[in-house]
Amino acid sequence: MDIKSDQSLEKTILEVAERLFLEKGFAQTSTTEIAKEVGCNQALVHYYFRTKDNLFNIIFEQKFKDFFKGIFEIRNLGNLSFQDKMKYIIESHFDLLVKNPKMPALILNEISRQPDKIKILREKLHLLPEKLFAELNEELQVEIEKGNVRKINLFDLLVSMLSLNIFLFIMMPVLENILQWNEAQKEFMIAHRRRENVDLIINSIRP
Amino acid sequence: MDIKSDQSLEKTILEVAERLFLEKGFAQTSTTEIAKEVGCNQALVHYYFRTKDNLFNIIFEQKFKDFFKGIFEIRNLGNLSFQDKMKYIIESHFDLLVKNPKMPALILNEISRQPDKIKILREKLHLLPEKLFAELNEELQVEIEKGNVRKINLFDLLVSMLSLNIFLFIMMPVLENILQWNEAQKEFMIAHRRRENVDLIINSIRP
DNA sequence: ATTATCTATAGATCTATAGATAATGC
DNA sequence: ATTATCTATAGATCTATAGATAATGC
Repeated sequence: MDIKSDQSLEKTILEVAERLFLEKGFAQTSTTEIAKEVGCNQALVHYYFRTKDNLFNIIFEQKFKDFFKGIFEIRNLGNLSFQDKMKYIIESHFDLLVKNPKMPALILNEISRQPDKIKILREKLHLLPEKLFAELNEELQVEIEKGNVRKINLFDLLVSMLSLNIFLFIMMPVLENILQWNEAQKEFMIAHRRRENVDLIINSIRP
Repeated sequence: MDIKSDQSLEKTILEVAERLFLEKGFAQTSTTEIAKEVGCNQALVHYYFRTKDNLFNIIFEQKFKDFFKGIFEIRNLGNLSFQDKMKYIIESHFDLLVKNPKMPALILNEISRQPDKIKILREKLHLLPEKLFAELNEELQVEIEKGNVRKINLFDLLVSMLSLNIFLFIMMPVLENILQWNEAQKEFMIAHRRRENVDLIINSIRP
């Protein structure tokens, strides 16, 4: 009963379920627990969403789309240098993670639960970024020839970016706990690593 | 009954349990399933190990110690340059992951299951590496003053190393599935990223 | 005799549904 | 009348244990 009671229970169930699924994953969250936190009985969760699987999928697909939308919308970086484009992309990706800090863990979790589902996600994924990749790669080759950037591979660079950005958020619960950080220290570290990840990549591609 | 039957069932249970816990985590592995794969009845798992929790802890603590032992044993890098020391540490850490590719996911899983247990792990952790860190940091400061390395922070450098190395292995099931890699492609990518992670770090610290 | 292994089962979940009752919209 | 909410319960796990039986070590 922790939610304001002027909205529909259906919506409250969605909100509570989203929070619990993100916190603990699919298997560790029961419809009984969702109902308890909502303040209704467990049958109601099934009345609105039929199955736990269905409830999860509704939430997951929505979050998944939102999660990638930002990155896919990157366009028109026309007049920036290659370095500044990379900086912008790294920061955009990082900011997406700040807004959805628990999504990487949830996605990894979901993938190990239902490997087949990846094929569907995959289709949704490679719609837009291929064009961005091609453009960026073309420009990178020019910069390498000009001698402005050392000889590197764009795919490798993007894997490195993903590693640096995502791993911070996967590690965050561990760091919070092991190093006993409070909220301020956590925010400081996030802001710090945002700069650091950019610096590392940008410095590493110097000729 | 997939295991040669000339060894004790107790040992077979340990082996099967280790494999299943690493594959699917604690919650997703039942003692019923362990018994089925061993080819004995489920009561026997409890006869030897009493509780599922106990069985898991025996396996986890052993794996955990082995997992960090390698890194903690790094010593006597005396006559190498700072760059070569970093290279050696990155590669050692990477090789540890090659030998234990599923450990990062398991540790993360375990931490979210039992956050309190981290305090115990923490104690086991900061025994040895503090000395290595201090030595390396001293040397780094000298190199920075000499102008051989750009001004950076050792802690940040190590976080970057951990991110680059560990995230590859956390992502591996995803990449295998999404990009449909076979064993050879997977090994190629692992060898490739081993070099790439070193290159990225070493190139990024140039003055 | 002791240890290993099995059968059977209690007790705790958990998901999903059937069927009763309360609330709401015409 | 229809929709929302509740109670109750079936059926599927799963963990852990009690008690019977088989195997092994003196």
